[in-house]
Amino acid sequence: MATDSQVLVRDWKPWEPAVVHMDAPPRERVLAAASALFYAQGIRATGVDAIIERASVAKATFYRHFPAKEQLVHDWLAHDASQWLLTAQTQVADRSDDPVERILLFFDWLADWARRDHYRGCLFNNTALEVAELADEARQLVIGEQDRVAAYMETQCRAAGVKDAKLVSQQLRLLVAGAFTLSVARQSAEQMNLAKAAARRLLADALT
Amino acid sequence: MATDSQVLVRDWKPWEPAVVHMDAPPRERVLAAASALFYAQGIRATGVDAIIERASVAKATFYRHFPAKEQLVHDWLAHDASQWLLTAQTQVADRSDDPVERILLFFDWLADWARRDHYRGCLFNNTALEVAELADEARQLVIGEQDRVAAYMETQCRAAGVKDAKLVSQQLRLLVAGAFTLSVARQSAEQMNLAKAAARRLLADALT
DNA sequence: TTGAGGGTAGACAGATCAGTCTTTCCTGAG
DNA sequence: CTCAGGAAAGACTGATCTGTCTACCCTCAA
Repeated sequence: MATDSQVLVRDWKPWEPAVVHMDAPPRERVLAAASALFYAQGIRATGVDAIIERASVAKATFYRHFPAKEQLVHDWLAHDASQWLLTAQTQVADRSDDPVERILLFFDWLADWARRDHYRGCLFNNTALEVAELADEARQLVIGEQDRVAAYMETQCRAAGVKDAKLVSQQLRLLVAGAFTLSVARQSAEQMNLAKAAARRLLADALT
Repeated sequence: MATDSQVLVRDWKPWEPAVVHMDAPPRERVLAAASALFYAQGIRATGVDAIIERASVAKATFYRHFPAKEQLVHDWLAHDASQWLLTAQTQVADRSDDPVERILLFFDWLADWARRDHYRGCLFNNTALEVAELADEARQLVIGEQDRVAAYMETQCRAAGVKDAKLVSQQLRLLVAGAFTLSVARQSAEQMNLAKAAARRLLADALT
């Protein structure tokens, strides 16, 4: 199962909305449908009716697995957590062993994503920005995702021998988040390349 | 009138939701009410009924001035455009004449903002991230606002003698956007200070 | 065979939403 | 004074939303 999920992670891309396999159990069909709709339209804009229709699930079944829509949002965040990040890490690691180069390739990977149609940025940050009254547990999942990005950067920084790896990795995360945000309205990969250039400067600085 | 608006700008702070003056004309009351509610709750979460109640305006009056809610969103973005940015620029300019120091003070100003209760980040980016089907004109207003931040940074960079002022200012904007985004879920000013440190590094680099 | 449990299909309730319309009031121009 | 028009108050429509409930089907285990 560990290897299976590895294979899946290697192939999964965030711009290909999760396919809803009709033979999968209802709960997973709901999560897959919600994942696609929440990301594409936002949470408030996605009705339960649309989810159950896409999942081919009866309403009673939906509410048997998720006592309320809020629970689905929570489980979705927990379920999709780091899917994109694991994919990015895996694909970047396939292309280079050098930690600095991996960080730069990470921004290239984001640029590939941002170039796609219907690019909508980071689903975690979007959720925190959209839902003002987000439950504390869900907010912690968002923060956890942000921290996972920083942790990845920190791992690479340490491998590269960066001094102040903690500080630099948090600054790299700022660039990632900023590029995520700006790219949505602009619908281009330009900001990812700018972030990459800024990351290169910060890394060069921290390596001398 | 120019001086009046100057005075207003100097005093206005984004964490103090626009007061709805009951003697103001209905259209302005609606815009002030919408400004507070849209920012605090998001656009989809704010109903027309809530807006007209806060604005003390009749429903027919609302629809006389705004043929649809979408028009109100557009006029709100156009109306509030750069209010916070003008305020920040003015208050930063009051504290220092040095362009580099102004950029750093700009991040301090953002940190003051982020420390407030109910901090919700940048209303322009939030709108673009929340409303997936945002009208093109409104999307242009968001992009225009993003560009105004970069333009401010570029002005300061040029005054400081930064080489590649255009590039550096866009990277500074990335830090601003990233700090805006990350700060919402985390509800702290930490990211603003990290962005400030990163900005200091990028500027030091570009000045040697 | 029987019965429990999970599934489907869809009606239904109650709330809320955007937007229309009617009625009444008030003010300011002629 | 008159009357046109902006505004207030609120009923109303039709759509949509979350969540409940009923009725029926199927499967699997006792």
